Amino acid sequence: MRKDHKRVSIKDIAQALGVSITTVSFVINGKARNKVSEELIKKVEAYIEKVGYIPNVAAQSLRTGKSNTIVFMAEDISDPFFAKIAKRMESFAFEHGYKIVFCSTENNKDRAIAHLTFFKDKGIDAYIITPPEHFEEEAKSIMEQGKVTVFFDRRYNSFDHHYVVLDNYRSIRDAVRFMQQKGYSRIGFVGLESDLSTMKERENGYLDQVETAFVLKIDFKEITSQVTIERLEQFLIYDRQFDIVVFASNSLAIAGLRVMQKHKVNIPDSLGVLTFDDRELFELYNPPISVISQPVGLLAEELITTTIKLLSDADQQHGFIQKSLPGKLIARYST
Amino acid sequence: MRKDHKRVSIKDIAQALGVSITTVSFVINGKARNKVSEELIKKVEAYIEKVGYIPNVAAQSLRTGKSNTIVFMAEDISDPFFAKIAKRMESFAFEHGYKIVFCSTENNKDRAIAHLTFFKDKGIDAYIITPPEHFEEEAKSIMEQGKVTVFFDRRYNSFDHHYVVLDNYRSIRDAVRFMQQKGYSRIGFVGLESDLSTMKERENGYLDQVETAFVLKIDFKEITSQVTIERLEQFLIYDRQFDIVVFASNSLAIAGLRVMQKHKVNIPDSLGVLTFDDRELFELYNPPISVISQPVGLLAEELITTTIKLLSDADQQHGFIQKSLPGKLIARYST
DNA sequence: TGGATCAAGTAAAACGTTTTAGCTTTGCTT
DNA sequence: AAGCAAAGCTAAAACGTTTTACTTGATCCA
Repeated sequence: MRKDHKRVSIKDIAQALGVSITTVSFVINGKARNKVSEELIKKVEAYIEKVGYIPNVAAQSLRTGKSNTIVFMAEDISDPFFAKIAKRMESFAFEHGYKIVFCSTENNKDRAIAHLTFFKDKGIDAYIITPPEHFEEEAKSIMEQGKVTVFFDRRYNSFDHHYVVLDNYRSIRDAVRFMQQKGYSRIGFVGLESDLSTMKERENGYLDQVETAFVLKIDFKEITSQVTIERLEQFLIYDRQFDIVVFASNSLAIAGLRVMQKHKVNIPDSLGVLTFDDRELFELYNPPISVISQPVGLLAEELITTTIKLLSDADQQHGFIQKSLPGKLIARYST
Repeated sequence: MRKDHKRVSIKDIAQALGVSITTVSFVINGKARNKVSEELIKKVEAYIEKVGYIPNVAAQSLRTGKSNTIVFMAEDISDPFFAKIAKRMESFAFEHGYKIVFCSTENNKDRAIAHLTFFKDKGIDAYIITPPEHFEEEAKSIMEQGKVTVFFDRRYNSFDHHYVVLDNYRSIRDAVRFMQQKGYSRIGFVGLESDLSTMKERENGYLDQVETAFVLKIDFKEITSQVTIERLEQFLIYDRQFDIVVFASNSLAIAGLRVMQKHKVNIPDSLGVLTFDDRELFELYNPPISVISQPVGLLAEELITTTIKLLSDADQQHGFIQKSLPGKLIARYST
């Protein structure tokens, strides 16, 4: 393979074919209608195919002001759920000629702001954002900057925006109902003390379906602390008033399983377990844990198609794109 | 926030200060030595600071031919190990002004080639590659194209190249020795039938440390198949001739744990378990599984610093950068 | 007949950088 | 006094696109 394999430019093509640069550009961009004859179009296309012309993205970006770059700000890009989403998004996006840049907020408002100010004026076309807690005001002001912004996993009620989320309310309600039909009458719930829609919707779905509620709420920042362990022990072991417990997130479930393991709780005979988000751990746990699984592939696809549609529609007057996808109950041995 | 907040360009700065574009550019790029007076440098810098000038990367790329983009081709970017590496790499790279584009080979040669041909001539500065199986020839030819290329996790003996890997041989040898000192005399090994250096080194480390070897090798493509389950049952249950088994990868360990779970093997009393790569699952398993953990943060940092150093050294005559980092044994209850 | 419309094509500007090749002026050496 | 190097600065080309505004013929229609 030659090292001095010069890249061929539009200019080269125009020269070789004895036509103008404009003509070639029109053909490439499909704007040749009424500008270039059928015959010439064919000729140019054939030549492009032959030499394997690839446009210079830097020049395109410079001229158009579009970078074909999307930022995906997740809570933690190395978390299995977000990692899977990211992987799918990346390949969908690439098929459409877009690059994705990733970053993680760690659910920390300041980190999120730091990332966003860093990206500002760096030529990003669109943002896909999983907002951290206490981010409502910032979220609103991001939108006012006019960049395409799609929210993921969490949404706000106080203002309109594009989003792709799980239908948390329905998912958990259906799952709880299923458990009731299976014979569980007293159902406990462990949630997160949080202003995120995700958490509120999951809690409400549970509350609306259950006769009497048994709820424990953990502070997000304390999730790995000793206090939490003690509160979980109280709720799940000493004071237990239910036969099955539903965890509102996988990190809560993991904390809960740790406690149950320590106290040698028999799952599911003495206590059933159900949690949000499927992952390897739950499948292989002894016994395997039942979960409400999120449709990862679909979520990723919706995120990308939504974003790209918004980017290509110059007039975004179609209102807001808002998708709420159903979760899927995977019943295993823990229930 | 104004929407018509025009980005300020070098030209604007030059105009405002009554100097030439060249001067401003020199100051920005630190090439002002003997070209611009101290006094003027200060003035320009102050103005830049004041207006918050941010260079247009598209224009820079177009002019310099550098895109500040690195491709990271992993085996599976959503796998916990690679996801963690990717997350760290992304932030290190960003601090140095580089973007990273991710893709996954699924350990499939054709996918890897497809990705690489796609990226060809797309203005990528460097490649960080986890080569799939049977990729030796392609790996060699990538290097001949003159782009900076760093191999990760796997390396080749037949030709010289830059790489960052785990010191698999030493890591497993030390771990096995530790197990021997703990009293385990008969040690089994489950490896992958593979031409990847990673696997060969792990097997050799085991073989060189052990008196008598008990080895089972699984074909990569069959890892989730029924055949594998049966062979594992034979090796781990019916014909077992050892008191502890070492798995050469986490996917093997997971397959093995499945089998042991099915047959209700008591870990560690009737069989000890040790595996490569730490992950949540092993920590939370009942009982927690001992692992040889890879220094994720360090690996990611070395990858990025190596790549960037190679990119900034115009004359890459310093020979090949080759890093082999030690693993760390985390002994838990399974041993 | 003349005016308008339309198809087919092109020249050239613009996007924002970096960098080469110069141009003055000053100071130093011989 | 002539020559030369160095310091300090700039004009302009170049990177590869996209797109506006324009030219030239041909056709159409009243």
